Amino acid sequence: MKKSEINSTEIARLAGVSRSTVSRVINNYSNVPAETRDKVLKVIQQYNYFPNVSAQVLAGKRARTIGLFLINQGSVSGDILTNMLIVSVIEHASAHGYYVLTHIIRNAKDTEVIQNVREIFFQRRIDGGIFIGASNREPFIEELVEEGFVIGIVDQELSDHPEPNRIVSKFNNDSGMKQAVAYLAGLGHSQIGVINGDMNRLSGMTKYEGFTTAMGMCGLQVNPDWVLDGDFNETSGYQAIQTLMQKGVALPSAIIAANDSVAFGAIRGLKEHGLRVPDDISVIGFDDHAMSAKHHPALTTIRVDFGDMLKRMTSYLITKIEQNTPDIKEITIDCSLVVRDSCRRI
Amino acid sequence: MKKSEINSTEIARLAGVSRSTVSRVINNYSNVPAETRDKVLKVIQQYNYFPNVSAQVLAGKRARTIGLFLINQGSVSGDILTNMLIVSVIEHASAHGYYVLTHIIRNAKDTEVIQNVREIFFQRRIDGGIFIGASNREPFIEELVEEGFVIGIVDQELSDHPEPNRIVSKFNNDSGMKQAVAYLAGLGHSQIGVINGDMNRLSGMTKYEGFTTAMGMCGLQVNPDWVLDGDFNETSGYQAIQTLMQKGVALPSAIIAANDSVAFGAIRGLKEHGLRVPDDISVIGFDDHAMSAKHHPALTTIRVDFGDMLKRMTSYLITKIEQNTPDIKEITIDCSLVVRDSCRRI
DNA sequence: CTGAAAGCGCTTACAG
DNA sequence: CTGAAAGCGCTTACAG
Repeated sequence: MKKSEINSTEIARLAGVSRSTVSRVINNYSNVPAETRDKVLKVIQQYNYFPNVSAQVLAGKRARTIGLFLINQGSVSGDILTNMLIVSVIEHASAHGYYVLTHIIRNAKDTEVIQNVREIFFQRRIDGGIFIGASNREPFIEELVEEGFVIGIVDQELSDHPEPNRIVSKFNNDSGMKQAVAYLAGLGHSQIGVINGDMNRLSGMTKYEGFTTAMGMCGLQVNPDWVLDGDFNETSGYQAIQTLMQKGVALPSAIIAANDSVAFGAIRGLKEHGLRVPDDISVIGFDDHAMSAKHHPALTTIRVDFGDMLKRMTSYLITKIEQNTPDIKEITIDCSLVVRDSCRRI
Repeated sequence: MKKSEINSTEIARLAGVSRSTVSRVINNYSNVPAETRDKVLKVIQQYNYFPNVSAQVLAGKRARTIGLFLINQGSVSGDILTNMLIVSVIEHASAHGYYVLTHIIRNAKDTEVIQNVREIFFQRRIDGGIFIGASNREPFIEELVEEGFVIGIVDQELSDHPEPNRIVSKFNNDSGMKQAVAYLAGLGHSQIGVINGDMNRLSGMTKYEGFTTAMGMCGLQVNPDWVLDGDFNETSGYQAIQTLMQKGVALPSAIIAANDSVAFGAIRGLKEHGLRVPDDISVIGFDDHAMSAKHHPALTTIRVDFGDMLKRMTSYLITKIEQNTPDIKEITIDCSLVVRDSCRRI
């Protein structure tokens, strides 16, 4: 048995009906009598026939494929979180009968790379796409939205004039930062530093803003010496500590990192300088990365449910593709403190 | 500017040529004068035109998409290795101008799941597919090979009668096990146990066979009490230790685990029983998982280059798709010992 | 060098 | 309830 080249004409002939009827059976038209349907179905199964998807799409059906675009400058392959995101989208799309074309964008500024992404949409390979890791209001994504494609963007918020083909999701970083600061304040910390994420991304900005707001609400001063740059990667946490040490200033008693990877890097840096966590300095992360519980010390962090976010994002995207509803979709997910061993009372 | 509905007829009209010529330009036919080409290209760019991929495929072009099928009973989302595999395939496919449709198979025995996989091929969504994690000679994959689809299978070997549309890859587990046993023997171990992987998979079988062979070559006895069942997952390593302890027999001085996840589980189990690694018992893994260097103790293991394997698999697959060469492709990759801290001299 | 035309395998008004 | 026919947007022999 070789690659079956069977098509609807053949099925029609074998079942003694017209191609129209075969198509009606495949597409579950109601006006096909059970008897005819069964007859056709039997032939379809017997000959292992599946309609050619290109022909279906060309004739007006959907591709039933969504694009998943991961934007990341280098850490894509090493991150367990990335894997969770991919798997989450694939499995939820699959549950809706959709397939996922995953694409990795190493450099969102490279015009060739951008052109390639646009091609995927314009070629009609996909019915819509989800972007993860993009800078806030990334221009090429904005263009795709303007073109009318159905686009889901993680870590983004709606503008004043939201388009119905844009779906957006974010975490309540404000709430997360408030919890982190409140917890540290409760432990007696007043000298709290922060290692920021990528400030071009919404979560980078909102986490920092949340931090300053929360500090204010707890009546604490933000010491500029303790506000350190970072980019959400482990290395940047390590670097931030190097920078802090080189300043030769007094150290904070606690540090909040923009995410757990940054926290890992920071702890590594602190250890190298002979500082113990949490004995000498407390560290709190953000995300509750899969590694955080296994880390030494186990990392206190703000848990965030990426799986749930992507699940909802995927569902909304597919609903939007299929029904093209005019309603505006914005997903906001709360986050919550997980206390482990990386902070101490002073 | 809304979703551009421009097509080749429109481009032809705007450029003052026929659709044939537009198509020739797009497909780089040599018989188009530079002047005509430039004229057409200009219009194409100006109007942001990309040919509809469904129409192209229907007219005989390739979909330029490969399927990536991950078979796994539960550990897909939690494994950093899985992510590396996915990313490796995507990036190498991308380098060849191909896209990747990733699909997760939780249960390879579920007929509905299998039907869904077959559909992906028969619908002509993909030009070929790569399977990772399949049982040896998984029937539904064998069928797809018989149907003539271009299929790459990881952790599999060629049969006596190899089909030209089958590409197969494996690690030299024999060599790996020899290195592991030789290293332990060199440290003075003679009482060596093993925790097996999934014996339905080729690597499960060959690792165990390699172990017994290597033991024989070092003049060591395989003690059946120390041959433990596992399935490549962390939990199975933990369980194996429970089982071993319940036997109430003498313990081996060293254990070789079918992979690093199993080793992690085993070490966790040993710790719970108050045994220290490597002080009380040595453990050696297989794979050099991304976590192994960071583990406590840092895991001595057999390194295996999955990235290289998938890169080559992806390249071969695409070459095979494009040229349909009759040559047989089998990839075998060697592996090598990485000494860290989980084994001690006795 | 280039255009007209057939054909890829479907779906879906249209007509009966 | 069902078939004949048009049409989706391309590619590619074919003819000139």
